[in-house]
Amino acid sequence: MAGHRALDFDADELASAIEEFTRNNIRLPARDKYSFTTLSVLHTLTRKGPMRLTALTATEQITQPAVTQLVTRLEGEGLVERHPAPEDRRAVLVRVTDAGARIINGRRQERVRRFTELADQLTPEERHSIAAALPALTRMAALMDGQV
Amino acid sequence: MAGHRALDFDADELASAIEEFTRNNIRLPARDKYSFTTLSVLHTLTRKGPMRLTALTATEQITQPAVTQLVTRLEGEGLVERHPAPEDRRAVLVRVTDAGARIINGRRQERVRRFTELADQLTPEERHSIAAALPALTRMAALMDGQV
DNA sequence: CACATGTCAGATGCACTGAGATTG
DNA sequence: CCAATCTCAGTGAATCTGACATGT
Repeated sequence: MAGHRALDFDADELASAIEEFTRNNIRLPARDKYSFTTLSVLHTLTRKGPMRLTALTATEQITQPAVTQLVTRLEGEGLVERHPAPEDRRAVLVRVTDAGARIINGRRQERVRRFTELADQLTPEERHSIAAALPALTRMAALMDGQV
Repeated sequence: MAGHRALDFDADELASAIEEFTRNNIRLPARDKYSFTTLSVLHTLTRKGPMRLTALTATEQITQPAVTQLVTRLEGEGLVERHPAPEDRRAVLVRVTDAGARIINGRRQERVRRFTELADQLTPEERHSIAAALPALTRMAALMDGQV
């Protein structure tokens, strides 16, 4: 069924490549002492700013009590802070601290370094083709966000 | 530092796109009853054929006792089989069963379906640019395997 | 005897379910 | 009184560390 339109890419092939990246990317957290969920929460807070526990529950796919427990732990390690929500006294705003942001930025730099190393092993033509596809890939990733 | 060579792609940008794919991909296992590790083991066995527990330990980034326990569980569910290794009587070869392979193939089809849906929302030019970059991306993913 | 392979036993970190407290 | 937000308490599945049995 794949490739039935002339200029289209093979969805199967792209899925496989992404799968391979995912499987290799996922091994990075294992080196640190931080769990996947921990890193995902810090990442989300870094990108989107202070959030309520309820909002985190939605994005992280874990239950509310689990978020409470995780945030408490992260607060103890100085990676996030709890602040009262100005508009609703029931709610709490969770904010990433400088120490927490440093972890995310450090990992980001590590990933970029790895990708740069890989890029050096490609031919100029290969690098050029990836550069040309990057806007489309970025948009595709963004579209994926709403799909789930 | 990024983009200091004229025709190169921005490693930062690619890393971000991949990161987004990863974060969205990772939510799929959560729907099934299978954990990420379970699926990764089945995937590895499907791709590479029968393996020793030691080999699985290396690829899956968990300890040997954990592999023993996981394989025992999967064997109980009929997803893998243990066979004595012909050359070394200390060792065991783990093989994926038809039922186990069906799980992996089903998830693969699901991913392809999702990617096809996303592709339909792109312009023909975007799809073409991705098609042109696919060989390079596939090779890059393969290079990544040996990097860790 | 040293090494490799796999298993067993106890301890721990993480998430879940269900109940409760506080505010809107 | 009902709903939303967060916390608390107890339970369970998954992994880890360390010890052990077996075969090379």
